Amino acid sequence: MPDNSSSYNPNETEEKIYRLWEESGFFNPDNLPERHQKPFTIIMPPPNANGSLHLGHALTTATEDIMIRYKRMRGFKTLWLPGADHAGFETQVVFEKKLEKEGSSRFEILKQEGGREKLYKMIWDFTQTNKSHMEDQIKKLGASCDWSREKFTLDPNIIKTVYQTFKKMYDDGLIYRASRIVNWCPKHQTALSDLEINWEERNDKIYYVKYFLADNPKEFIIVATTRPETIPGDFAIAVHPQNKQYKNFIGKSVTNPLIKNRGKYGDAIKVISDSAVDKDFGTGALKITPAHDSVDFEIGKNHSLPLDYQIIGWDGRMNELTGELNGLKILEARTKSIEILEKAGALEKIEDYKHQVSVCYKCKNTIEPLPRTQWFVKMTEAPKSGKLSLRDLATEAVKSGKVKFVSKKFEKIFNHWMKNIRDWNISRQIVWGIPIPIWYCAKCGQDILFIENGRPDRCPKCNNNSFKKESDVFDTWFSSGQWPFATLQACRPDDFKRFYPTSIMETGWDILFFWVARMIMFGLYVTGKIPFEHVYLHGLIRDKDRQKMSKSKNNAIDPLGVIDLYGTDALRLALIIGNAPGNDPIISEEKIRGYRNFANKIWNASKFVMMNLEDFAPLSKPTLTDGDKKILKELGKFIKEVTKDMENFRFYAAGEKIYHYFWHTFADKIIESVKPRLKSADKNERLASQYLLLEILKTNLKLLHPFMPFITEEIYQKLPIKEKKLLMIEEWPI
RNA sequence: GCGCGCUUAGCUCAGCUGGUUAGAGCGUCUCGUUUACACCGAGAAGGUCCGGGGUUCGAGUCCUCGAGCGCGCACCA
Repeated sequence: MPDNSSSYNPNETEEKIYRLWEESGFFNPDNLPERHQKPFTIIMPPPNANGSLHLGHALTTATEDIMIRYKRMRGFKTLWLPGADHAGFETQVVFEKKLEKEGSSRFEILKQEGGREKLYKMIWDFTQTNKSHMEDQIKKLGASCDWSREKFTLDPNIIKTVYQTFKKMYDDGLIYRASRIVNWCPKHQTALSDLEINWEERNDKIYYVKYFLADNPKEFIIVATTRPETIPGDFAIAVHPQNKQYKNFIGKSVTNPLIKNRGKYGDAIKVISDSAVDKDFGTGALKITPAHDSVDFEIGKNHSLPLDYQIIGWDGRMNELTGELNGLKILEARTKSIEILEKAGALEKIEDYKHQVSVCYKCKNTIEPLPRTQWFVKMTEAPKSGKLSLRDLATEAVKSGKVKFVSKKFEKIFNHWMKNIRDWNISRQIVWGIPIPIWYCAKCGQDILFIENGRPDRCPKCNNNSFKKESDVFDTWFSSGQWPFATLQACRPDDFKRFYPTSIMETGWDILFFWVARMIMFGLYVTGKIPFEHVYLHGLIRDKDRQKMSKSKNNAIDPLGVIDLYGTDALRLALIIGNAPGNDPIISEEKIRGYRNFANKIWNASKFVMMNLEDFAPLSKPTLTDGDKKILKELGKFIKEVTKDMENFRFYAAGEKIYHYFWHTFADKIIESVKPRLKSADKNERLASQYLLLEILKTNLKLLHPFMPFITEEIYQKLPIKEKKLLMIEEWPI
């Protein structure tokens, strides 16, 4: 070693080493030497281009880089394809927060002339800046990915693929447009998929409301409801067919206790019977407000009730159909409606009630179920061209073992979710995303799928030539679900053929349904092949108190901060060791510091070896003692164990074994035992011990390289070995 | 309601198909200025493997019941 400092300084070496790797060109599989033939591919989960990287990204990067570096050393043609995600809704939410801080809002900008385009451009610029920061951060983490193949989810050729898929599905009958009750977030003013809502337990009230018979106001039926403000939208009271108490009411009409004169819709609320009603819940009678509840919508459909009588606006306020409630926010309207009911003598009682309420997963505001015409994907019906539905394609692939989950528990969770899956709403009422390529005939309303530039010529139905473009964009997961084949098809001509199906999809378990499940469905549906052979799901990083790390909780460890303090290698090891796949790891600064100490140990032990190697120039292999042979034999055994762990995705175990061997066997025992021999007068004795030290050090650097790429490469480059390559492409020592 | 998982040393976790005195890191304690390293070395203490029952020659590991904790899915007003 050139310097005599007693501690390793990662900051000096990491940048230099990364440049060395990049310049070698070996991140690109096309440049790898002859021995690298069999492909090994990982498509990097593209980080959202709306912020900076957190420890979760560092974990993703470390895990995937370990796999890639290991396989590269084992002679595979390794492709690790990086990317960035425009992350539709998420990015728009982040950007809107930024606008709010600046005293503006999305709605402010959309009001302006050309506002939509202007907002899109602002978010575009925002993501491009973030994207380039993120690339630098991924490099700092040591990722040996092929930057020449990097993709962005809004690249034109990615969008092209997404449109082709949409067309295929449309023609295949998997895409339909329908009015349904959707999960509407009044703050963000967009519909959300079932996955984008959370359920929160709330302590609310349940109100028992009397509905009086129209022709006999002395008699009434009592309904328990948590949402009295929706009464103006009631069109029926449903009771179970076997309900005894209200049997005689069926077929009769009751009056709306909150509002009169609904115009053409009439004021009648009919008492109907429907088996969807739970006869043991509440009073056994359910008020039916078709436009504001999905159960009611279904019952309403079956009984031919008006489905579109919407009394709450997109902004979450009561509209003009609600009389005195008009203009009020939901909760205000609830209070007001109770006052009115009370005055009218229609309120029986109020009880405390604990229940689950759906909220927007981003802003936590209560989701408003509202009817809206949206584009959906059929999940459980087979396409015209095939036998299996998207759901069945995916579950079959998993069941048959074509797609393997590294952690079996996720396979169970996957199957359970698939069993209950419903059609997927892919329409989003936001600007940031890929536009849904549909035009509507201005005359007859026919929807026309058109994926070229420009617009359709003529309406195929009525021959009219003026159109209105669909303003909704795709759910971002509709495009990212196609990521493995979309990226490879958008690279070099042969890439798809060479690298698809990919080897492993490695990502956090929190996006198992959002992303992994969809990729399996899309992959099989579009290409006929699985998108990846293995699914490796890592856990979500927690702090010491088991809290999920987040900026808002102020408990997040900034990866760049700890890299500056302790080095990337130390961070990577801290993220990997003690972290079995699927468990949520707890990361503390102390842990990272511990592995910084290890890096220092490696540095000093290596320094010691090299200090004693200055006169090492054996003409032939020195004669080894029995003790030496035993040590080398054990080393061989150790290599086998580590390799087995690597093959079985037990990186936490492999890392720990190497740590332990290097420190407590090599440094503490072997080096110590060899010290006197290094000073021996017997030349062979000296050569033998030098040989031993160099062999073990070399081997350890190789085994450690996937985990701690920087320090191992730095030391390897200093070793007095002839024909030396980059450690990155050396052979794994087995 | 349906489903999944966890419970092993003070803390964070390993323990793969059941097999010798149950492991690691951090922390704690004692000793040590031996020139690779104090971001160190030598050594030590510390566990009824959540509880009951069962299968077995043998169980932390398999089965079963229970307790506690966590999580996912779900249109009970």
